Parts: sequence; C-alpha cells; structure tokens
Amino acid sequence: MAEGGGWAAMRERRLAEPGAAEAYDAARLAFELGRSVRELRERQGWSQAQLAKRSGMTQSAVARFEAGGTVPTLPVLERLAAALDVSLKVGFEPRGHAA
Amino acid sequence: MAEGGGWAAMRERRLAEPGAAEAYDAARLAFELGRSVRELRERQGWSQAQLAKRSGMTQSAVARFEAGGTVPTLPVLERLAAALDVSLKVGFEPRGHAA
DNA sequence: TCGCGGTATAGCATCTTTGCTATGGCTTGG
DNA sequence: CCAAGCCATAGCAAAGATGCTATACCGCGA
Repeated sequence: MAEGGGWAAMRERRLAEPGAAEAYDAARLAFELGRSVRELRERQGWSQAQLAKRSGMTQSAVARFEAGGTVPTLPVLERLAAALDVSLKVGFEPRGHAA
Repeated sequence: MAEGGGWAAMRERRLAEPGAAEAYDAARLAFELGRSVRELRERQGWSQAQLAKRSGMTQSAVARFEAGGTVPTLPVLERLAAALDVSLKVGFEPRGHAA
C-alpha cells in the first residue's frame, strides 16, 4: 500500500519465468477477496455455514476461500456475490504508472 | 448464433440445478473478458502469437480465451493484464446502482 | 464438565482450466 | 501457384479448484 515500486520490478521478470510473480499476485488477490467476503458476511451477521447455504457451498469451502487457501474461480466469486447481495466486478483498466 | 447449439450444450449439464444462473453469468463474463482482451491486443497491433509469448501462453490458449471457450482463472487474467500493460480489477461493489 | 455454535484443516473424488502439439481454413504477398 | 502469417479447433496430459465428509480447536453458557 505504501509503495508499489518493488512489486512493479518483480512484474517485469514474469516475461522470462512464467508462473513465479503471477502466482504471488494471484495469492495476494485471493487473500484480499477472502477478506472482502468475510467483511461482507460479517456485516450481514451470517456465519460461514449460513453463507455457504446461500451460495451453494459448504462451510469448509467458505472457510478455505476466506483464508485465501486457493485462488477462487469466477463462478465461485459470482455465487458469493449473489449470496451477499453485491455485484462482482471484473475487468481491465489502464495502468496508472510506469512499467 | 440464433441457435448456439454449442453454448447451450456447454451449460446444459447444470441448467436443472440450483446455481444455474451463476454458471450462465460466468460464461457471459468469460465472453466479455475475451472481447476485452482481443480489443486491447488489436489496439497494440499484436497477433495472438505475440500476446501469447508475452503472457507465457501459446497461441491456441489465447484463441480459446478470446473466444470465451473457457472461464478464465485469475492467474491467467493477471498475466494477460501484465502483458497488455493494463491492470486487472476484481472486486465486489454494492448492487443496484452505479459506482 | 458438558454441550453447542462457529471456525479451521485434512483427505479425497471430481470437474474444469490450462499447456501443449498438430492441423485446417483463410488471406495476403511473392 | 506457392509460401507465410494469422486465427480456430481438436485431443490429450497435467495442474489446480471445488465439493464433500469428518474432525479438531475455540470460546461461551448452562
């Protein structure tokens, strides 16, 4: 959050070594998405089991997701969004800094 | 694509179960993401093979993705975003109105 | 202490995407 | 006519996520 300089540097190595930096970014994204869902869930006052039922999952799947244990797929994100009464936003946008 | 036999067949497996609507949304999202990537790629004047090399994929994978043939995973979306010099946005937002 | 609700983990079966090679059709340029 | 580039698709192996059951941990209240 403070600065993104170091990460930008890592990003350039991706061109030579597929699977290294992306995996890191994906893990971070998974973690943040999990945190978002947990926040939304708690805001509704639901337990993991409650959310699981609403989104067609099991409690263990919700726990794994909230912990960032796996990189979620879009279908799962959509089901969670629907269950939480929010909409999922996925897209590209221009990058605001140098490469 | 008035009939779209391929599409229908692809989703038919789950149309009878709860969660079918989400699966459909995922397919549509895949399609739109593919279109976005194709636009960005052509804007750069790159071929699928060029983009593939930059993002650590093969031409066939890019073609499949652009056609919406599969629902992409977040790691792939991030690699494509990096290759295309854009940033990937994934998140939840309140439903029912513009941001 | 016991039971209970909530959460975290483990292990496994299944499904989907990805990565890869190869090929066919199409268009353009020599 | 032939060659080259570009895109689409097929088929397969590998990787990873999901779905599921079961279980362990924790705090809390009866």
